[in-house]
Amino acid sequence: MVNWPNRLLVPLRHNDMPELPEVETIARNLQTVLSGRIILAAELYWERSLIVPSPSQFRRLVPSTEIVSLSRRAKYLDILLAFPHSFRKPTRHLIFHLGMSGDLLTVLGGYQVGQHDRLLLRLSEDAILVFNDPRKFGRVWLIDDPGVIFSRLGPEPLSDDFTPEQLFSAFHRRRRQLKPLLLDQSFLAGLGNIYTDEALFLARLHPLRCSDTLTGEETAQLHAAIRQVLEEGIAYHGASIDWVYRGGEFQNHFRVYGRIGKPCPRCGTTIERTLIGRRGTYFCPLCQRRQD
DNA sequence: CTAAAATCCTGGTGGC
DNA sequence: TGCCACCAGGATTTTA
Repeated sequence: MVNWPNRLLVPLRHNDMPELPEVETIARNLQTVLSGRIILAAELYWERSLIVPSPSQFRRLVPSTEIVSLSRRAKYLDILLAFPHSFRKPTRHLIFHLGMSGDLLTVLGGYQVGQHDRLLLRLSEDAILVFNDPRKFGRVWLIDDPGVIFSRLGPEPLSDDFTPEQLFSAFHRRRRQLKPLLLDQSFLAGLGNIYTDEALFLARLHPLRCSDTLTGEETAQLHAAIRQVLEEGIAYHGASIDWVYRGGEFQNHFRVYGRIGKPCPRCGTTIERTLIGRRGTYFCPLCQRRQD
């Protein structure tokens, strides 16, 4: 038997604003720790985190289920549960969206419930899964069919469905500014504020550029840039910013995000920040000149 | 169709 | 030092 450290099974904490790479990191870390464990009890400390079913149904349904596997779709964490004693429905999905400040951590042994803990699952072998979410934007579902949530989402950026041709066609079916469009989860699923700015910088495109003016060449570069920044993010185990300690390293490799007043890594021009929608947007005014 | 605004939240920040 | 208005930010909903 492994001699676990006293508290944390997964010592990593993750970042604010979990985007695709951060959720991917969480899914990979939790997979080995949680798979095969039985959920013994659910403790809900902020009922509005739970979208469906009702809190009482949730507390009744979850105990005795087994955690089969974890996966990620866009920014959602999908935990497959098996109901060993159910004849009608052998599996269900426990789905988390971490919102802006949500985090999942696992603890072994005694645990003092924290100020921002919203949901706590007691697991077999004295393990605990904690959903901590200071800003309460995170959401939890327990549902039979995850398609209810996932069917609204656009393509997965790292999947084969996402191609330069598909992106070009989608860009030209609409007439929208690039940044809000890339943040639209029904257009492309998984990008958030950080990775959108980083991808637009790599592709040398202005965030307000109108989508239907992109050439095939520009679209191909943006497609490659999106994949590159997401893959980098995953390789660095996500990004860690703000006041909470987290485990990722990608924040040390941002090219523009949060780098207002600092030199562009490509041309040395001072990075600027502007507001688009309600999002802080960082870009290089020289590399990313408007061209429409 | 697109877009802007409002909504939900709290910890951090800046002004005084 | 304390108080407080203000703000970020993902996704959804409402309004234009």
